[in-house]
Amino acid sequence: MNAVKLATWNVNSIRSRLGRLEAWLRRHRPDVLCLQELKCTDEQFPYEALAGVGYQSAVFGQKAYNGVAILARQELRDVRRGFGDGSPDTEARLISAEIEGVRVFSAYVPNGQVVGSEKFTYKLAWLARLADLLRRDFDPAAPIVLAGDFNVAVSDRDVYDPNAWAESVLCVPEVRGALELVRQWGFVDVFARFHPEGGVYSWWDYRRLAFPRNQGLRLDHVYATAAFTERCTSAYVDRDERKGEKPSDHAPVVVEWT
DNA sequence: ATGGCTGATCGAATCAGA
Repeated sequence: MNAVKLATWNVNSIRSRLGRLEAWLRRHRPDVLCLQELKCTDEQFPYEALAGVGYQSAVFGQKAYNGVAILARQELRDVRRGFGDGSPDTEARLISAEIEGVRVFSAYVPNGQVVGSEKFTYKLAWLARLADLLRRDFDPAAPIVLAGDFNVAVSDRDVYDPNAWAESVLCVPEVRGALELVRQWGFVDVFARFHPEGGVYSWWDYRRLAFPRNQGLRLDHVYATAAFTERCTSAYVDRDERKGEKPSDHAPVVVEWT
């Protein structure tokens, strides 16, 4: 796979966002787009509309909440929905496919709601389960990309007001540590490498005029194994997609490599 | 008073997001 443009975008309902999604694909023409928070079942997914823009779709949906997909201009092979580790996938948050020899994951990590809650425990367990999956089924020497909404701000540089968010489920040491164990399996945070100074965000609250004030967090990440990282030429957030009528609260994160 | 929006499920009010 040469000269690849890959993006990840939490669309916050693909049915509400379809017009924007089609227009974005026409403008940017990524080779691969990882989507999260589809909020639709497999049956409700707009396969035909996206095929009309030139993309095949691998989808793992569910009713009302969650849902992930991978869109690609090339063939999606060996699609795997969920963890495939013998335990049931009660929430549709992980899908992967092989595209031109690269294993690509789209992940939607649970938010966790409140530190110490049942959902918070589920978030930590979900990240541990992801690390287990990587160790069991994959080789860090292979070309692998893990992209998605991780619901973790890795560093204080990824938060507009670190003190205000320090105790939140997005920032507490337990979640940062749980994601760090996934990364340590063999990934590089590609975006962070291009923006070491921080202050670049991918999510802004719908409330409190957070976007015009640039009160955001970087929650959407692209991780790549070492073989890949050396080939990366750019990484950026498409802030324009957060503007205008009915945006998602997340903007697409785009990574390119040669 | 720690809110303020948006979407899904519904057919009003609640859950969830981050």
